[in-house]
Amino acid sequence: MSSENKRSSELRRSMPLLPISTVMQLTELTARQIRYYEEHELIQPHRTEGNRRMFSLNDVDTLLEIKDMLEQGINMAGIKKVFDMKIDPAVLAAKAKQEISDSELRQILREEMKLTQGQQKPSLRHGDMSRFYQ
Amino acid sequence: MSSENKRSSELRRSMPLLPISTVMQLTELTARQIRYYEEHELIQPHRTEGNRRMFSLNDVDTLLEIKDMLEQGINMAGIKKVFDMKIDPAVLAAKAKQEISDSELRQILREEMKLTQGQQKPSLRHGDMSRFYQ
DNA sequence: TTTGAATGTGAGTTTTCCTAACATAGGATT
DNA sequence: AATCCTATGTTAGGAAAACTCACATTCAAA
Repeated sequence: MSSENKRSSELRRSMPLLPISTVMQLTELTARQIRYYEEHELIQPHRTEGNRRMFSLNDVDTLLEIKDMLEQGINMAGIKKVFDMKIDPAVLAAKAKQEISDSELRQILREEMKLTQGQQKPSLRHGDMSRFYQ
Repeated sequence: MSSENKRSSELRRSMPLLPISTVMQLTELTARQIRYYEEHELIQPHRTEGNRRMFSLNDVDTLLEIKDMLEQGINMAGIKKVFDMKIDPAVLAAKAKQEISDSELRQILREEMKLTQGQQKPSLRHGDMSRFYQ
C-alpha cells in the first residue's frame, strides 16, 4: 500500500460518522461508560454544532481496547499508561530496517514527547473494528 | 476471498450504523431528498425503536448512485428500472466460467423474478462508498 | 398553460443526547 | 469495621435532531 493510500484510509477511519447510540451497540458499552472514558481523555470524539458527540471508527477501536483492558483488571491509570507507551509504527519500521541507530531513535522519541505532551495519539491505536467493514 | 468472508463483509455493509445527518454529509443530499427516495422505495433504511432512520453503508452507496443518475437526467421511474435490472453477480460469475448454459441462466433469472417480485436487491448494488473505509 | 416530478419550507411532536448531580457496589486502605 | 476511591448506575431538566404532514415552489414536458 502506498503512503498516500495509508494516509487517506486513515482519514476515513477518523471521520466522525457515528452517534453514541451506534457506538453503544458496536461496543456493548453504556453511554455513561463512553462519556466517562472521554472525561479521562482516552477518546476525543468530535462534536456537532449542537454539541452531540460523533465517533469515528478509530474511536470505536479504542473503546474496544479499553473494554478489553478493563475486563483484564487494568484500571484507567493503567490504560492511560498503555496508550501513552504505544510506539509510532513508522519509527518502529525504520528501526527494524536499521535505517537509524538506537541513539537516533531515542532522539526521535524525545522530540515526539515534546510535540505530543499529554496528548493522545489515536491514529496509532487500532482494535478490531476491521470486523465491521471490509 | 472465501464465500464466508464475502457474506460477513456484506453483513457489515448492511449494518444500520448512520443517522440521517451523517448520510447528508456523505452524500450531499438534503434530508428531504433522502426521505423522498425512501418514499419511492429506492432505499429501505432501518428504524430505531423511536422511529429514527438508521442507514447502512449499502444505503449510502445506493444514494450516491441515485444522485448520479438524477444528475444525468434520469427520473425516479428510470432509476427504479435500472435497479430492478441489476444482475446477480453470482449468476454472472457462473456464466463467465461457463458453468451453466444460456437456457439454464434464463431459467435461474426467471426463478429470481418470481422470488424478488417488486422488491429491491440492495445487496447487489454498490456505488463508491468504498472511498469511506479501507 | 396546465400538469407533474422533485425539492424547499415550516409547524408541531417525539426521540435522542446533553450536563450535572447524587447514589451505589466493590476493592483497597487505614 | 469504617472509610475512601473508582467505575458505573440513575434521574432530572433542557436542548438538539429527527419525525410526519401539509403547503409552496421550480421547471420541464405535454
